[in-house]
Amino acid sequence: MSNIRAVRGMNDILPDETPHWQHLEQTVSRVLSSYGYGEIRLPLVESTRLFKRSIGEVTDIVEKEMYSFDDRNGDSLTLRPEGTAGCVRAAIQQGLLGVPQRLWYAGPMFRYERPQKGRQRQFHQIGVEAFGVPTPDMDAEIILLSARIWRQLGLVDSVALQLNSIGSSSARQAYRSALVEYLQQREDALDEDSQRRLHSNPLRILDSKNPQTQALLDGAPALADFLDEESRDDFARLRELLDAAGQRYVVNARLVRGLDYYNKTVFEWVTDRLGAQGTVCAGGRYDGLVEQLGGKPTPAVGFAMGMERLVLLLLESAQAVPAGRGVDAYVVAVGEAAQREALAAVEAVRDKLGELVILQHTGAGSFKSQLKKADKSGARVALIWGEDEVANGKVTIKQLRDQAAQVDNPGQQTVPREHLEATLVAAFADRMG
RNA sequence: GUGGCCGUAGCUCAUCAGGUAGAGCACCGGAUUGUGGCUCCGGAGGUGGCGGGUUCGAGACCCGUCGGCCACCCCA
Repeated sequence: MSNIRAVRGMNDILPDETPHWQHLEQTVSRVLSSYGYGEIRLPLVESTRLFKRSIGEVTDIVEKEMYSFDDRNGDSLTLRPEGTAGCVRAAIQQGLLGVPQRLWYAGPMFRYERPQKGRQRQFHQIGVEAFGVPTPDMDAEIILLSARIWRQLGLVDSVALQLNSIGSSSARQAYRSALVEYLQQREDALDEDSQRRLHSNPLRILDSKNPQTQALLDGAPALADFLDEESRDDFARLRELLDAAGQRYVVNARLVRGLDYYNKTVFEWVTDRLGAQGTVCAGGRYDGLVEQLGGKPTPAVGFAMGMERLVLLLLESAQAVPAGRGVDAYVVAVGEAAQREALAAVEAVRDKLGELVILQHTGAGSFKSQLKKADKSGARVALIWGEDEVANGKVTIKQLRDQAAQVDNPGQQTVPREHLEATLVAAFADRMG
């Protein structure tokens, strides 16, 4: 087709699916405000420099996945590939960091990757960031907060928490050397990708999917043995807090994160129900980032969840989302005079009974075809204006759903127009707040 | 960037040793002059992703290209 299509990896979210999105967004935002987090709305576009500095120059995201372009001033701008950098930038710029600060944001992110299940080029995240608290009770807070979200969504049985500590950056550097040394001696046993990572990002070899590589890692030095004392203590404390709160988790010693700014605690919520992209939510501590971006040293923890993946998981887990209200009434009006009457009358009804969902028939259509549409719409009643009604100043209310009513009587009543509101109030007594 | 599978009506799919396409659903109309759901009848809708090649003839075979899905990589 030569028609214009959506850009690859940038998907439309259709009315069929938006109820799931809304349910997800509403649930998350409700939980977040109950923990005192405030929403912040951030630009989709930031200076390219911001992402290079925060995410790390040699990460895949920065090297090959960013949508970057020069604006008319010649400044290099980038569609945000993740949210933390922009949030930190805003927090610094707007002077939000004098006191502990709890923030969240939602919106699209952009990464130039090959689309697959649970991964597109424009995807949506909800990010949560807590600034100014160095102690692991804050790590515990955001983990427990995320767990609460899964519970409210009915997803507890679909996800599992993985936890690790990657320590301070100096501890990590020491470990990196040890790991590289160990692996270099066995380089020919490594898969091709891992050989490459040996030079670019050796820690990522730890979560390689290659079984041979994983076997090789069994004998490798362990990250845990290289942790600095503070990281070790904080991690122990975090586990204590989670245990006390009854939060289950598994320590995954090979869990590392792709972005450079993380330190100490890292965690992921994973599922086995989404194919290859099993991470549904991930985050960790990033104590150095604020300072690195020009702010006063400020510890921070945060995470982001992938909305597309969570929506998939809701569908996969057959988690019912609250049904929409549906159509209450469908207005059938035949002829110009009737249409004029109906339009005005229904506007008056909306003034009084604003919560009713009323579908007005528009366009042409015989009596019969209009009723057919009324039925298809799922409306409970049809409001009918025909010649007779117009002539007598009346309107017919016809029941379309109530089977019992239709057995004993025609299932419809014709009332004076000024009784329409009262009749509707009675008919929808069960649905009116 | 790499690999596998796929690309026929709005949707889900079929057909075929290669002889210029069909079903179900949806849509429109009729069977009832003002009454839907069920049923019946009829209708509209496809340059078979696009381009090239083989052939008397291709949606079916070959090549290319674009697109989709899944996986690798990477990540939420």
